[in-house]
Amino acid sequence: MRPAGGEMGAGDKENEHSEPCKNVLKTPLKQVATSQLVLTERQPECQPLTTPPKPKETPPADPWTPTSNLKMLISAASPEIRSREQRRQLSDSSSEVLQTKHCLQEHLLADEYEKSQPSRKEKSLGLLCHRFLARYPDYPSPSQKSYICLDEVTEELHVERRRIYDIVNVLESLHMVSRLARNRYVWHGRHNLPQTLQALKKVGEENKYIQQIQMIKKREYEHEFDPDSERNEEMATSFGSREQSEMSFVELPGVEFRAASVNGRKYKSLRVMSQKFVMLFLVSTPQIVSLEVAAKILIGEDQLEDLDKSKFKTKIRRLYDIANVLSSLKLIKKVHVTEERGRKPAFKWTGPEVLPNTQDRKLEATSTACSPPISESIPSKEQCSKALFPSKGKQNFTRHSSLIKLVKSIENDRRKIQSAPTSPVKISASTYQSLPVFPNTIAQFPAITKHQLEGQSKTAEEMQVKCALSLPEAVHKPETSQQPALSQPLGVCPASHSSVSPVILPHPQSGVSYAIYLHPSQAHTVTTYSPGFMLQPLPCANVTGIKSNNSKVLNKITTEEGDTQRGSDEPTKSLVTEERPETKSETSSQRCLKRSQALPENNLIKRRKSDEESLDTSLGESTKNEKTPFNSSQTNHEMDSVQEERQNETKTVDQNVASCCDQCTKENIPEDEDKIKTKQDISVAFAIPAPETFFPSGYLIPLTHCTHGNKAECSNKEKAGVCSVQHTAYSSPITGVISMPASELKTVNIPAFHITPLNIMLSPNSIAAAPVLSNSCLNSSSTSSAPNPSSSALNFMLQHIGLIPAGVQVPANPVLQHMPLSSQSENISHSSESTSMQEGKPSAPKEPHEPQAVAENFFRTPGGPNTEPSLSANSDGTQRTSQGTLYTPQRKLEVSED
DNA sequence: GACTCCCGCCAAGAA
DNA sequence: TTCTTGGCGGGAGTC
Repeated sequence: MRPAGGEMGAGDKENEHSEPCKNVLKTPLKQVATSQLVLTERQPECQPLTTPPKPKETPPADPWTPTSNLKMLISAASPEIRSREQRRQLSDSSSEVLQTKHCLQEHLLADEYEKSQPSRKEKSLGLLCHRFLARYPDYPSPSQKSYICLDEVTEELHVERRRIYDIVNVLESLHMVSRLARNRYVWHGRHNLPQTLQALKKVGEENKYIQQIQMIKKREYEHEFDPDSERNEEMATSFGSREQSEMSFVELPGVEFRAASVNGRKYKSLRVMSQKFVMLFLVSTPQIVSLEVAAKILIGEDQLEDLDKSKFKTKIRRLYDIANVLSSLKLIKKVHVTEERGRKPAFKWTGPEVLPNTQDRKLEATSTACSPPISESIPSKEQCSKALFPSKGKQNFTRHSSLIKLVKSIENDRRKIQSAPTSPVKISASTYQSLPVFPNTIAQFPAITKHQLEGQSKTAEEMQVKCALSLPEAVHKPETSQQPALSQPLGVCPASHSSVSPVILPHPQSGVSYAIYLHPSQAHTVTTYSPGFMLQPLPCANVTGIKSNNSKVLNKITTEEGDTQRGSDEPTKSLVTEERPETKSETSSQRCLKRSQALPENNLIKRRKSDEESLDTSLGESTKNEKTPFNSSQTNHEMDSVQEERQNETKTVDQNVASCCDQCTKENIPEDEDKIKTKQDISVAFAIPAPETFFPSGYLIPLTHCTHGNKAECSNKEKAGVCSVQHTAYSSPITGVISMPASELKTVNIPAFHITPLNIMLSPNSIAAAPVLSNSCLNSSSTSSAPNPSSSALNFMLQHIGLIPAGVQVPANPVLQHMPLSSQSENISHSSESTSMQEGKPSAPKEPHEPQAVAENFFRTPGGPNTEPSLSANSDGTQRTSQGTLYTPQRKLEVSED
């Protein structure tokens, strides 16, 4: 029931719809909380004065000047004052005395007004939103619809209509309200929020926002070395524009979107911007997004050519508007990210954790149970997805459909391969080669596949489990790892690489910590950069990083950075477990990496091709020894076992581990017995000379980002996965990516991944994994000469997707195999300016082909295969290219909450 | 001086 | 044609 203040205004045009308005609910508690404000707002009820629906009703006889505006406000604030003003105007006799008097009066009033008028802050959109929200319950009873009459609201809140639109638009983007008609909205509260967030996350992943973010970061990073790379940044920004420019408002099934201008200005609509903004948080890890990056991405989606400062400023303004509302909803929190270039405003996601896929079911259940009519019907995940793009979003789905076909074809290939006696290694290698290059695109496949699989799933929970895992992997050998995945932090590190020191870093948002294995010689570097860094010696060596569930220590570090972790939820997990008894041979790692989500921010890994030599040396025999079970067969197994996994949710962790082991052991290596051995072998095989590996600052290489929910599984996979170093000092502002010089990260042992589409991934996050995978894959496959059916399939896919031009084949180049993913990509593609610039090496401008170019740039190593200069790590952590370009660890990231 | 973001003009679009 | 929406950017307040 509406509060007294909620009575419909007499003059409200919408009163015609008075009936619904009567049902408007208010949250008593909230009202109390905001009692003052609310009360203040409700005064107008008794006042003759009501906020005119239209500005024109205001009586500005005078030109709109600050003074006149003030007068108006004053008069609006008090009928008496207004009367006085009127009288004064009427008695326009305007004698000097009178005028002086009036002036004094005005000044006095102005002073009073200013004093009474709290401050600009109190008029902020955020506060207004608070007041607005106070009117309605977070979770309105389904039986009682709450309607919102804009006229009424504007009247009661005593604000301009325009402001209400801003609020409503953002709320609409979250499906907290929906438009019924002119001036009329329905209040849904937060019932739909989980679904919406999930949907947004999904869409965000599909739109590769994380890639865009990373790309922008990368460009920024490059700028530090070469200001001329501005162009590249623009290009990077435009990357997503093509694909996403068409992105429309994301709808939820059952929630009809009736925005008046939905078909017109929707692309620039605040609600669409709001959704995109939210998506950035949902796909980022940590979930911190700077305004700058968000603006760039949003601009990029509009028009690249318009990327002028005014446009940028405008976007920033809008983002502030949105951020204020989101802040009021407690979905985000303003923070500041401090990096070398200064302190940047950013926002941190403080809303509910969104577990991709998994929540679908939960949400469905929830909505079914208590949901308002709107949320009631949440069909299957697929339906939901489709519903997301009812109109313009169709494109995405269209593309997906094609991808699905591709995936199927690929699966067929795998099956064939599986049945065939071909060496898995070979297959995987080729497959991986392609992956690194076009991780983004590929990432879509898994999602699709996943979709299909999900559709097959019978139980919702199973679905959830799977979704949570994000990458369904066949668990053939469950028992191998006894430890719960969660409790087991890391993948197995090859003993051979024991020399490598793992650095554990907290993963703020996910609550999962990352461990980076550094070469002892480099460990000091890390510590030097960030004292907060925690180095933990782990038996595993070459593994680039291991992701572990957070530890308090890690959390602490993160917290210090200002980036609070949610990880607290998983306190039990031991960081140090790092080393899993079970070896996670490459297989494990690969699996971890596979998870698209697992590697959220690895996308920008840069590597030098010059490392080949080192690789050859290091890999040498190891490569041969390495029997990465990367076959398609495994992939198939995974696919096939998806259901099984779902059923065995509780056993997921173990299974995952087992599966990893299984893969590894397919090589005839007994898991238990050979765990260590496997590790060693693998590590050796994949080991890449630290100096050669280069990671651009700002990018983390999480072992496995077991995104949302899959931590358990991830942990298993993490063993082999690359870790991102989340170094407080070096994280990038936006997503918290940590920038580190490759030298610090010495990567390496990244076991081969399964290229199963599923593994590849569902989220942009997966992209990060790609590079890592590629390495391992390459390594494993490098020695093999067997034909690679998967390779052809991938090429086909890539071509189909448009990542590579028709006729172009991603070669199973032995060299590439030894190369880091990024390097491979370069090999396939042309080196980009950025790359050359980074290295300080002048290179012929390479035309950035879209999207290939983007992809290339994205994963480009500091130097292309051809141009890569050799890097040498300095004691200080900086690296120097052969050309003399100095790479320094960058972006000290400090996140401070305001 | 940079950051925030309020404010309201005015055009697009709906009724 | 009227009225609702909301894009947009000036510029004031705040830091």
